[in-house]
Amino acid sequence: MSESASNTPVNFIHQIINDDLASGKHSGRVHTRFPPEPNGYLHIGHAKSICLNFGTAQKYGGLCNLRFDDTNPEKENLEYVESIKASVKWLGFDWDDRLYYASDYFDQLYEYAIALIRQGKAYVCSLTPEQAREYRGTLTEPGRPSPDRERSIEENLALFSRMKSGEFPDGAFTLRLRIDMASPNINLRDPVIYRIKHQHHHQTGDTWCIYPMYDYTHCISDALERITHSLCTLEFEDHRPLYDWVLDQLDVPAHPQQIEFARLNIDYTVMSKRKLKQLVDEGLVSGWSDPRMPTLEGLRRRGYAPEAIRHFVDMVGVTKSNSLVEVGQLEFCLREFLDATAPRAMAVLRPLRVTLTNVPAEHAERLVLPRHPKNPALGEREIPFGRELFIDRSDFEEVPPAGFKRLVPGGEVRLRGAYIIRCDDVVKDAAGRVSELRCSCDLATLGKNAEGRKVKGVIHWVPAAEAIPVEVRLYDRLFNHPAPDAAEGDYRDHINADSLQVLRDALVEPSLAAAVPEQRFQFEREGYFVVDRFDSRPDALVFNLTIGLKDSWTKP
RNA sequence: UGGGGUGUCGCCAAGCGGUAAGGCACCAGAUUUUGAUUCUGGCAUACGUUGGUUCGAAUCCAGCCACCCCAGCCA
Repeated sequence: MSESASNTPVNFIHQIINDDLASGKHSGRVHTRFPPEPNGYLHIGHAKSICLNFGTAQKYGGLCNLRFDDTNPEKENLEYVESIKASVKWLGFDWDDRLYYASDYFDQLYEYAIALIRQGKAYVCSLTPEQAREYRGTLTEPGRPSPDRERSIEENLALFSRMKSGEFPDGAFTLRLRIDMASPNINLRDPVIYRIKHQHHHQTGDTWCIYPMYDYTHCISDALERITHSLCTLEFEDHRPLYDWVLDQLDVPAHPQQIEFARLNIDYTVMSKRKLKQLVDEGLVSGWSDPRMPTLEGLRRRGYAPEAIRHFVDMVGVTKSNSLVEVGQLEFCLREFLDATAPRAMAVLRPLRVTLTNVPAEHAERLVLPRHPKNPALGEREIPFGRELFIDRSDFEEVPPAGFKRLVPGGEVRLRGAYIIRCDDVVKDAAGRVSELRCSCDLATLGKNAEGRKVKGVIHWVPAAEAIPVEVRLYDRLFNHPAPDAAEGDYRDHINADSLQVLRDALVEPSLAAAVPEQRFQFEREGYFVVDRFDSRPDALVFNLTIGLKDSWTKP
C-alpha cells in the first residue's frame, strides 16, 4: 500500500482519534466501515470515503468493514453490489472477511424495534405521507402529535407484528420513534423507522415486507459491528442527535462516534448518483464505465491508476468545509504517476507518409530505444528504420505559425531516437491535400548533433512497413462548464459535444504488438494511453487517451 | 426570519494566543533527441466583516455578512 510518507498534517478526524487513543476511549481500538448503498456505481467522491475509512484503519492498525447499506430494495440490485466490491478492490483496499449487509441485521433490528415499543418510545402511525408532512410542521413552526402517538403498547405491538406478517398494503402504516414533535431539529420530530414495502430484496428475498430506515439502521449496524468511529458526510450532521438517541435507548454492544466530513466535489463533472444514472439511462454516455464518467469503473477504463487517485485524495485532505477541487489537481497526480511508470512508445494518430529519398529501399536498420528515459529497469525496445515512415500531420506545416518547431518545407527536424531529416518536396493529391513528404536523411546524425547547425525540433514517427494499425479513442471532459450543477439551465445543457473522437487510422510502433488490456503507455509527445479493457483484441488493439501531456506551447 | 455547519492566495489546505506551512495553478529562468519530465526563483503586511480582550489575535469574546445542509414512508 502506498503508505504515503507524506508530511500532510493530521486531519481533524485523526486528531479526534489521537485524543481517543490517548484517553483510552474505545480501549485503544480503531474500527471503521465503508457503507455504500448498492444503488449505483461508486465514483471518485466515494474514493475519498474509501481512502478515509480504510486508510484510517490502516494507519492505526485497526480494521475497516465493507457494509452494504441495503435498506431500500427498491433502488438496489446485485449488479451494483458486485461493481462496488470490484471498485473497492481495484482502489487497493481489502475488507478480508468483514463483508456485511445491513440486511444481515433485519432480525435484530426488528427485535430492537419491539424493545422500543415496549418502552413506549415507538408507535405505529397511520398517517399518510401527505398528512405526516403536515403534522411535521415547518422549519420555523413546531409539529403536532400524530393522532396515533398515544396508542397503547399492546396495540402497537400487535399492529407492528401484523405489519411484519404482511397484512397491510404499502403505506398503510409506519413505525415511528416517539421523540419530540416540537424539536428545532426536524429529524427528531418522530422520525419513521419502518415502512411497509412489499418488495423483493436482493439479499433477503421475500422474507420481509417491512424495511427499516437509514437513521434507525445505520447506528445499530455500527454498534453491532462495534465500529469506533463512524465517518460520514456533512449532510448527516443533523442526524447525529438521532443516531445517539437511538443507541442511548437500546442495549447495544457499543456506542460509536459519528464524525462528519465534507464530500469531495470536482469541477467539470457531476457527482450525484441521480445524475450519473441519468447520463447512463439517457444514453448520453455508453454506460457506468464510460471512460468519461467520474465513476471508478469509468476512471479505470480511462486508464487512471489507483495510486494516482489515492494520492489525490490524500492531497486534498479532509475537512468540514465544502469545496470544489479543480480536476487539474487530479490530473497532476495522474501525470505524476504515469510519467514515472509508463513505458514510452511512439504512435502516429493522423499519419502522413514520409519517404526518405536517399535511404535505399533495402535499408533495414533496427534502432534500440529505452522504454523509459529515467528508469532503465523498464528495458528497451526495438524499432525498424527504413526508407518509408509516417509522421503526424500536425507535425508538418506548409505555412508555419510563429514559433513552430516542427517540420516545414526546406526545414530540418529530428526523428525521435533516429536521424535528422530535411523536407525537400511536398506531394499533394488531386484535392490539393498534402499526401506525402519527400525528405532526405542525414545519416551522420544518429545519436549526435548535426554538424554546423542546430536542429531544435524533435518529432515522433513509426516505420511504414511494420507499424501496427490501431484504433485510438480521444477523450475530453464530459462537460464544458466548471460547475454543471450550478450552471444556468439543466446540467445536460453543458455537455461537451466533442468529448469523444475516434481515430481509426492510427499507427503504433511494433513493440506494442503484445500490449494487453489495461496496460498503460506514454505515446511520446502525445499523452498517456491505456489498452481498452473491454474492446481491445490482440489483432485489433484499442487505445484510450487517459490524459494528454502538459502542453506549454501557446500557438500565436 | 427555526436548527445544524463553513468562511486563510485563482483551487485545495496547514495553523489550536507569539507575529501567515505545503501542494495545484500561474509567471520568470536553466537543462532536455518528448514544446514532456527535472531544476531554480517569484507568487497572502494578509486570514469574510466590524468592534472588543491582550504586551501580542487567523487563533479568545461579541455583533454583522456570505455560503452550504435539514420539512422522503431516500441514503
